[in-house]
Amino acid sequence: MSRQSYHHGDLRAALVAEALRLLEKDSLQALSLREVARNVGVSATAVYRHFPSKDDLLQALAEHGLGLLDAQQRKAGMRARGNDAFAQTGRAYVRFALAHPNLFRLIFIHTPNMISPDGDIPEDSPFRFLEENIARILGPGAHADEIFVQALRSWSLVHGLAMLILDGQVDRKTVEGLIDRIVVPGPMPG
Amino acid sequence: MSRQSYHHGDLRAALVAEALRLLEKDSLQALSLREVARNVGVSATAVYRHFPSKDDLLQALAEHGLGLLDAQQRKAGMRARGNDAFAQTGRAYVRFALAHPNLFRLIFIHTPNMISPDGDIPEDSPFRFLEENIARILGPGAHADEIFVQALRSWSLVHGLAMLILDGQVDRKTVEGLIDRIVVPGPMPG
DNA sequence: TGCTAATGTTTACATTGCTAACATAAAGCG
DNA sequence: CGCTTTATGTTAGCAATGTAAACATTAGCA
Repeated sequence: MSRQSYHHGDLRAALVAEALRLLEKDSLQALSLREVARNVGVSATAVYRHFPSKDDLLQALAEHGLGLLDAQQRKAGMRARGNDAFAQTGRAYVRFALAHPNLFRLIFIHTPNMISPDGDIPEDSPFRFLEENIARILGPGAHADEIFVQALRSWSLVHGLAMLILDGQVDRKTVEGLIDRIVVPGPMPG
Repeated sequence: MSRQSYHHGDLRAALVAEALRLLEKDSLQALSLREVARNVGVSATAVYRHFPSKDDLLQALAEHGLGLLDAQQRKAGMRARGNDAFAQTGRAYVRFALAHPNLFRLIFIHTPNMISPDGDIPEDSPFRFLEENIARILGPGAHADEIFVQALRSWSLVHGLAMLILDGQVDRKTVEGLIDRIVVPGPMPG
């Protein structure tokens, strides 16, 4: 399809791409349907042919982001063996959050996953990947229950750290050098 | 001051109270200046006599919330001794998040604390309280650096868990029974 | 070729945060 | 007391947003 034609060709993909681009520069609250449409060169309401509401566009972005995060964690895990590989995936999680703060936030606002010990977990989900890693570390004798708890604790740790940094609760520059010591626990009080 | 008078009496406090009330029912994004004003029975622009912008109102709410959180954590810490007291504060943190999800979120969006190992930390801040507890547990020989890392790790753990539950990433009912096992770490892989 | 469904456009509306101009009441002062 | 100043309200209006309704254009298939 040529430019300037009435029909766009692949508007849906263009909208997602432009929205992702905007998210790299500005916050989620600043992301407006109308601006996305404007930048793509289409009327505001054209968006509604591809997404029933703004929320559905955001959900598409979230899914895209979740795939990116999962890919980067798996890649990071490849670069080492055993426990160190596991730590690498944790670092990758935090690094992704710092590299794409708005997309990272979006993922968790617009992806109801509802993970539970006995529920189905999507194939390409970070939590699935995490549980597989924990299971390998704990060995074949580990109860599913124990795996779940350990996995959720690890997830909470990196997720909390990422969030606290993104929200400006801890000084980013300071903490960046400490990520390893925080993510890879030594002896723990309590 | 009687009702129906031109001047309200204590509009600022009334606005904060109504906004807090709305936050218990609806999300932060759904909170509008105009609705707060409407419910208080005052014109929308009256708000601007007390808060330069919506963001400043939100900041006032965040400060209120932070005080509440701090108080509940300290109270929880009183109910036990030693390591168990510490665990209680962690539980209180998560419980607060679950009890006041929108206020909890607001706190971290609108409170730039910028905590660092050598920076000043406000007196009534949860992190200050946390560091004091960690310092007590680690004993007098502990380096400030080590205290900071342990404190930040603990904070990340409870904060991440709270956030993951609030964002619907893990099934709430399931996890509520596991909070203790997650917050109080046993032996850890990695 | 012509019909139909898919895809865009223009208009319009209610809601929002916020500014500017004006109104009222409270506080201070002679 | 009366008068002025200042704090605190109000009304009107603006630009931006998400979205619904009605209309326009084109693609794809009979």
